[in-house]
Amino acid sequence: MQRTNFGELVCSIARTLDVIGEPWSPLILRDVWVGMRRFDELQADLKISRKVLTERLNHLVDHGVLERRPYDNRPRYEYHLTEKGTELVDLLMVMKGWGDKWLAGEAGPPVLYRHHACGEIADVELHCTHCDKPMHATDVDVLPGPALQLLEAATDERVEPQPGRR
Amino acid sequence: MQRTNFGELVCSIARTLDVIGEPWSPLILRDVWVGMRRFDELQADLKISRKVLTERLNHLVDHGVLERRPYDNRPRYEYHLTEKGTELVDLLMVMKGWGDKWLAGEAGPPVLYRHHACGEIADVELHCTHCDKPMHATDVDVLPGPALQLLEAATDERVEPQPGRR
DNA sequence: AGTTGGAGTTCCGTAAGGGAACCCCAACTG
DNA sequence: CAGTTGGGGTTCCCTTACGGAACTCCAACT
Repeated sequence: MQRTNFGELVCSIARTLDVIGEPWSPLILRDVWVGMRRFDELQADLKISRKVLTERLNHLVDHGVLERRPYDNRPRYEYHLTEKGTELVDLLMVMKGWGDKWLAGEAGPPVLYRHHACGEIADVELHCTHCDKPMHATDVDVLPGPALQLLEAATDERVEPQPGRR
Repeated sequence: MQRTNFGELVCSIARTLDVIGEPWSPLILRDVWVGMRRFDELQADLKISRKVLTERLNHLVDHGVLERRPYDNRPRYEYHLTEKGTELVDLLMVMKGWGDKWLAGEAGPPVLYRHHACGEIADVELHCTHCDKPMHATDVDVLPGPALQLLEAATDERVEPQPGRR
């Protein structure tokens, strides 16, 4: 087996990593989010190898996170976030918060978010979609969901036929 | 320059990636979070190369995300999340939500979260730390923060000495 | 006709991941 | 007390992927 394919694991984290887990992908997303849309612009900002930038952009376009839009009648393209990609930015915002808290040091945060709804500088916090209260790692039980239950049922069937095993 | 070091960029996203951006790291974190603590257990679950697992565990320990605890009087260790690591799990929870929504397909989510506070199956959503309303990619302006302002001031000083440039 | 500029491609050298075998050492086992 | 077991790594080799720099393509200026 060559380099592992996270996309095939039955795990939403692994599948998400399959889309943006490769080196540079989150930073490309960040740049596109804040308005850098063109190949050379991205390349100059990130100082990424052009080869890898090409690969990453294609990958992100293939997965529906970015969309390629012509911006001229000659073959020139801009990259824009799709809805799927825009929702991925949630992830970046959480990374930003964690990095600010644990890694920024004396100098403080490199960037700030101003929330349109209240006009204040703020960060994101995770809340429960059901009761709206904060919801973090230690506030939940992790239970098998439908996809895992299906898998387990399939496994049981294959195990059933040989009883007498204890 | 060899492989790029994200940690040196003035960007909390890049710095966070420096800690958990390498392949496998988020999945290792996930496993430790749900209670897998030992080398062989992680290796068997992830089918990761032992070499890389060693490297990743050391990296995560070095960065204070995991802590290595002896669990026997012979040299045996378990890996536990630190507070810093526990807060990183926020990221995994957001990934899980995105993966569930955009990649899970027919079979539905592999796992579910039950929120202790309300007892219900739920997911996370991002809210503003200031006004508590939802806060996503399109709800904010991104502004330069203290660390970037420092950088800009330093750059200006270096540019000032040659006026006449317009 | 010649240059420019955006958007890639190609090529090469090095570094990182995969796999499997090997090692160390404290505790059991007979 | 020699031999086995098992957790937790190391070592080695091979292949793939990244970094960097040069090259290509092609539509528009000049």
